Amino acid sequence: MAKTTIADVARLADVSASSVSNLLNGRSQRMRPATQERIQNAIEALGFTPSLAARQLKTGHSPFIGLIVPSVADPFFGSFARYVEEEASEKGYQVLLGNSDRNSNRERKYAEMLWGSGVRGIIFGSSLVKFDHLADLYREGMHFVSFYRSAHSGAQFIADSIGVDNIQATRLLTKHLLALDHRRIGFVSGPTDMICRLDRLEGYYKTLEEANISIDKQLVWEGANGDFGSTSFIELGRQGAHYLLSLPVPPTAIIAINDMHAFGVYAGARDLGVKVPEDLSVAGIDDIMLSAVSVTPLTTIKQPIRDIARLSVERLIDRLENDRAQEPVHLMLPSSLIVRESTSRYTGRPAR
Amino acid sequence: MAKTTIADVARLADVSASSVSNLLNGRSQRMRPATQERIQNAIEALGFTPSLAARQLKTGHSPFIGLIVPSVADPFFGSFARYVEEEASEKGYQVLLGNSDRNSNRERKYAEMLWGSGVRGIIFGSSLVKFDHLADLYREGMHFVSFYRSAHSGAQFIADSIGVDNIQATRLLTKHLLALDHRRIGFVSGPTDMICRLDRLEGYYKTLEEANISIDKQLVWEGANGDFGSTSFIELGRQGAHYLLSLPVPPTAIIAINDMHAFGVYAGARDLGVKVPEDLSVAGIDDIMLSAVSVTPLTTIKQPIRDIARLSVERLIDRLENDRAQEPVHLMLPSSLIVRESTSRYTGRPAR
DNA sequence: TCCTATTAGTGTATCGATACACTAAGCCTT
DNA sequence: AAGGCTTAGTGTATCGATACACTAATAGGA
Repeated sequence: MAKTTIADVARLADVSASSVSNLLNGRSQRMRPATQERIQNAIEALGFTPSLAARQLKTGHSPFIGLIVPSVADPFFGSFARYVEEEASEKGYQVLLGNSDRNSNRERKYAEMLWGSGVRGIIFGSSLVKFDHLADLYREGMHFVSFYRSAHSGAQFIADSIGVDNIQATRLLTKHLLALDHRRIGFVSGPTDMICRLDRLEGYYKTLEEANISIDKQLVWEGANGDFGSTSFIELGRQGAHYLLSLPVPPTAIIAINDMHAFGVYAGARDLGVKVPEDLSVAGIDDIMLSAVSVTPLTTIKQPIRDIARLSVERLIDRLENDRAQEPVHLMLPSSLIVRESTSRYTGRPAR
Repeated sequence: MAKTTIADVARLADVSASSVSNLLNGRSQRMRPATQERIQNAIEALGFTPSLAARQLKTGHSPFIGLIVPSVADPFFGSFARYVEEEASEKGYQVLLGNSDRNSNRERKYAEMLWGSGVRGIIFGSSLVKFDHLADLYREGMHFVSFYRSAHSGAQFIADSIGVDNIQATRLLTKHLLALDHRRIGFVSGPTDMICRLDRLEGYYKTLEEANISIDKQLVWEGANGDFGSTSFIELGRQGAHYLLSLPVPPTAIIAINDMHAFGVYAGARDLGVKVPEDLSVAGIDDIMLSAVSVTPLTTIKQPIRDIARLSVERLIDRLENDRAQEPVHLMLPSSLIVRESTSRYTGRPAR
């Protein structure tokens, strides 16, 4: 309960706090092995872990990095977050997570909170076209790395970026579809101001031009304006498919800005009785795990995950801020059966 | 660059640091509105944000909570993480993320790191049967909340838990399948020692017993032992389906321990030419977003997301630890086209 | 007018680790 | 034996915000 400090260790090992600190920070050249061992033993005996707050206060830096993604609920960013965390952890850093919903105000708010927490570096899982809302922090000394190129003319500063060539990505897809003789190729994305969307759209346009196919702007669905952040990619893809497939001359193939949009296009096509791939070819970008498997809408049990998350946080904060003398709480929320198409009546036919 | 401190604000507002602190912490009853305003203005003029390190050092607590999930790359835990972060953020807490791969050593290591960072509360996205590896930290004062019940006889301590009734969940599914006249119902899970798995299995067993169906242990696939953590749920589901569908008398329906496993069962069935739902009914638990949509294996562009994550972290840490005088780096990694079944040759048939 | 209460703040020690300048002791060299 | 060098540490101020005890100034009451 009472945390052990460097002074406790020093006392037990009969050295000064400075020496403990020196050992802790690898400045042990000037120290007899016997002393080192005494200190080491004392540390273990007391189960001492240095206070990062004190260390940070003195040194000015923390072992945290920020990670801001649109939403970690999106499988693509979930995977990204996982790998970032894994790498960071190996290098001794811990990851502070933030979901921005691609909203620049939220990005900024997060970045400022992180700055106040002593974080001096942030990885962005996606890049808004403009980074200017972060320029102040950049000037103060914050470091940024972004997924995808964040350079644009007139930017106040340029952050590091790492990603794939998005123009190339849609070029590959468009060529693939052209090679399959498709000539009316639609494009579905959300209404975003992400760099990657612009590049992907550009790759699509350029490749069509090179193939001497006139561009029909009708075939590009960019979503309705408004609260994009809270609409899921699947829903956007579905809306896009509804729109494109209802055109007088609908496309025979659709490129979705990413796999989640593509799944939404599936759903939209399904709604209208359009079969993939017989009647409509669909392609995405990302290769998230589920893209590799075939999925019939699944009969399942829905867990009230959002409520569980909320209650967990409330519970924890209550514990943190109040006494722990309370009895442990065990909540059971109702789950519900959702019957979809993956289950059907037994017909007597064997599975194999 | 040079951070502004509470003293700078105090100087500008011509008050003492104590007064600034008092305002900051809502102890402003005893303060003239005019003074409050002067301080407020000074704070804004200087763009002051209090150092959390200093605050934490003094108060002893940090505005961080830990979140440890098996893998945030799993869509279910991704969603969970998103909601946890959202809730926490609203309440002024930031979330430190850790992926445990269900390994108790990693859980412990994370929890200790978090303790050292001043974190006093952790939410677990899933519960190992035993929490004993965390008992030391619990004794020191760490708080735990876990998804699903974590109580078990002989546990050294009992944490709060929040989740659904897992026995009830599989009971619903089993009853659903029984109502569809299935009598050979398989069960697929990974080889884990999670509480939720035991409960789910129990619900399945009990419901079968109540229906007077003798239990065939062959129909329960619990995976091979070994490095479970690194095998994806989809892969486990696939292996389970291969095994169950190769039995002399295969099941006509399969309950998967969660939706990702269910998608793996789809893939396994597909491998063997078994059609869902005609030849095999499949049901899962969780209702992740993709469960609602129909998915033919998707032609897509694969992004080297893991490399990108790694390089991003390396880049950021390099920036943090070395000078920022270096030029910005913009890396472009190759992406690759993966042709699956969602695209096909144009036949002249209109989409609608 | 004197005494007490209230208002509106202030002064200072403190949290725990670290950086840096310092020193005591031993050894070597001339 | 004196001086210098090396080894093996130590002492102390410091990072920035906060808690708590303190006070100066004014107001109110008898």
